[in-house]
Amino acid sequence: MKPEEATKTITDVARVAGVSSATVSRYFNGARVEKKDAIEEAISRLNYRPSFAARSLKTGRSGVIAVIVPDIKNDFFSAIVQGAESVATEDRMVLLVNTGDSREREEKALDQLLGRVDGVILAPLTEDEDIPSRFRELGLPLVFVDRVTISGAGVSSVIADNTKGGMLATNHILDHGHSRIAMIGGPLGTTPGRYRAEGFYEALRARGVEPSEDYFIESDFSEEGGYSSMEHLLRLDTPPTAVFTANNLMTLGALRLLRDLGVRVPQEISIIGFDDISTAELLSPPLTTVARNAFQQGALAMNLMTRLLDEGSSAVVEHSVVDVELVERSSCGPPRSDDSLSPAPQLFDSADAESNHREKREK
Amino acid sequence: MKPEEATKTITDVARVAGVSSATVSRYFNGARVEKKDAIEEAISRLNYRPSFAARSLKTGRSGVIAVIVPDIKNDFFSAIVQGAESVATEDRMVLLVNTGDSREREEKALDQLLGRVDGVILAPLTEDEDIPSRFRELGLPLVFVDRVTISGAGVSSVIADNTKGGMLATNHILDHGHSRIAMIGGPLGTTPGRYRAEGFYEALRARGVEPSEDYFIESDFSEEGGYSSMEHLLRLDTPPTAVFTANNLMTLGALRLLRDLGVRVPQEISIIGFDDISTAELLSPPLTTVARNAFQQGALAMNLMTRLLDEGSSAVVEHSVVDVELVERSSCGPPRSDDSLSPAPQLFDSADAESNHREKREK
DNA sequence: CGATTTCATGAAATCGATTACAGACGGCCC
DNA sequence: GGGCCGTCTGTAATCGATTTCATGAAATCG
Repeated sequence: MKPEEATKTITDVARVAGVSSATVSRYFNGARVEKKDAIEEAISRLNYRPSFAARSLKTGRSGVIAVIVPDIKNDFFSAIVQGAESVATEDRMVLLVNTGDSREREEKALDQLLGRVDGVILAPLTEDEDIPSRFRELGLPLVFVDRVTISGAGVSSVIADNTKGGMLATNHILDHGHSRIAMIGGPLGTTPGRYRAEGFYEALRARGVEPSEDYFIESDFSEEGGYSSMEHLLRLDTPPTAVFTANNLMTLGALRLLRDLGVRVPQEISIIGFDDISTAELLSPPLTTVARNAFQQGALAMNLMTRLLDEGSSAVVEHSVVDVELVERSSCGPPRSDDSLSPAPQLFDSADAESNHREKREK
Repeated sequence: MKPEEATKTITDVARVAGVSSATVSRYFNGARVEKKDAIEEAISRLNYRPSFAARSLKTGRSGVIAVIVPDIKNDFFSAIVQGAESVATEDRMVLLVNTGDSREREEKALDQLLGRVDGVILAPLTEDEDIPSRFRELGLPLVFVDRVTISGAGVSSVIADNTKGGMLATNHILDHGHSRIAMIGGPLGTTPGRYRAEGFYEALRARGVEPSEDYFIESDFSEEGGYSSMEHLLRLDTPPTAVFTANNLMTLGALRLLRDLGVRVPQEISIIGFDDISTAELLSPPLTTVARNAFQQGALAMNLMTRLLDEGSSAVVEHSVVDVELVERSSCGPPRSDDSLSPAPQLFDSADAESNHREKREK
């Protein structure tokens, strides 16, 4: 009752079909074969599955492309992944690795992956030259998403039009009549951090608004960062009347602080974010953001990878840029008309607000 | 200038270190070795990396565990993944596959994975016996998350306490004084769909509330399903005053409809969801839900897998259940006091609401 | 001190596929 | 009919690691 105990090999198939193993192999690789029917019959009768390991040992290819992202819970990255999957060719599978924003785990993943995948699409945590050079040494195709290395050259990448996005956001606020505009930015050492800030300053200058040093905070793209940065801004002697938060997580953090403090948006402060959030329209208030097509960004990355793989990895180095657009909902309004622009002191001093606030942080 | 052109093999290392390849292999597998230093030196000098394919061909193990989920954008599934990753042992890596809610892609993924991974943690789309039996044939460890097969036996699984969750939600609404309570449920053919509905009915009966047939809709766990089901409920002659939506996506869909129609929550209708949403507290209104610890659920699944792998796959068949709890925010209130319980006709008849509505659907 | 056990080692077989090579066969052309 | 070409085939080498087995050296024991 246990005739198919052991796993079947290509040789078993060959024997049953009355051909040599070479012929079966050729059948699998699409060559025309005389006893096609007999082979197919044997395969299904034995329930044979080719050994991935053996094939990959011999050919040197694995048919797997890794997509490495820092945080799969972030809508942006999951959209990237879906985009990449959507255009992956039939014969290649997508392996998704989540590094949980940890440099160490990114390192480990890279280490384990090198040698078992044919290419890597990476949304890197840092932008040092280390990673690209390792890939070059191994001749392994690499495509960066969302970030490029300092030198920029050498590695293909797909990024968003960050500068334009920063300008779009800033102009939108300016259009509402604000002049005291702050930005909670990402690390300036990163591509999106740098260029979004650049767009911000550029838009300000173009309208003749003098940027204040107090009104730019270099944060870290995290929800906690957005929370504390917003708190910092509100504590200023002259707090801003509008804030541009440079990614979705920081936007959420900022909104959370405002909610904890009971500051109404957009009546008391206007908020515009970068990168959409799936629940943006259901938030209170529905959030105005600069959105990009992250799905498309992932798809472009995979297309680039496919070409790298099919045309030889020495092929192209190419940088794609996906467009950004303003999606206007209702978190931006005119600046407060009354001139009590600093927050009511009780916002910070009342035991109620404080405890509410603390409670949130400790969660 | 190209001394390390070709990839190095274990034999190269052996030669440089002055030992045999067998010894180097033993070194890698933790055996005590005389010339340890020389080997390590050779490895780093040659920049050697073991061939994954060769090793896996010989040992029959790959050191990879696949986690297959239907929709990585769903907070619930990404939490599962993170939980699983958090307890994965050092020497095993987690491969994440997203099937995009497509039965076909699930099939394909399974097909490609069988033979190249050591075990699969699966959040299945359907609950037929087909999948478990295929795994059994191959002797490949399988752990189900969130769903169990009809027969239930035979496959280890980690599910939530769905019945309790359904009761918790229903009781919470009852406590607010509602009696016209509806449920937008998931497919009754699935574990979570079935048991959450069971909890709903049980709680109703326990309080002596007669369940109305009109007040249960079997939907599909999707946002669109939640949207149209809520619409259906509002069109009833006597619409419910409170609705329990059986998963996060349907909750979002329902909220979206209410927002499109301008129905205020909880003043005009109370909503309670199942499964948390990362932005739940920022929604308008902050959403009351029955939450479970999805992270822990993923962790339990991986622990089960680890044991299956380490103690022989013929080991245990075990079913874990994670607890659920009510997290109360503010989407539930008392039923409308005025007795105009059917929706104001203009909600449906005014061109404004209609067009608003249509616009959303077509997006 | 001789006998026995322990231990690290190298040679060689092995995992299951792919593929270079050469042979067999049939068809086609002149 | 002979030569040539194209197609399909089987044999055997090969990919890079692991692992069995035998061996010699060292350690242990009575």
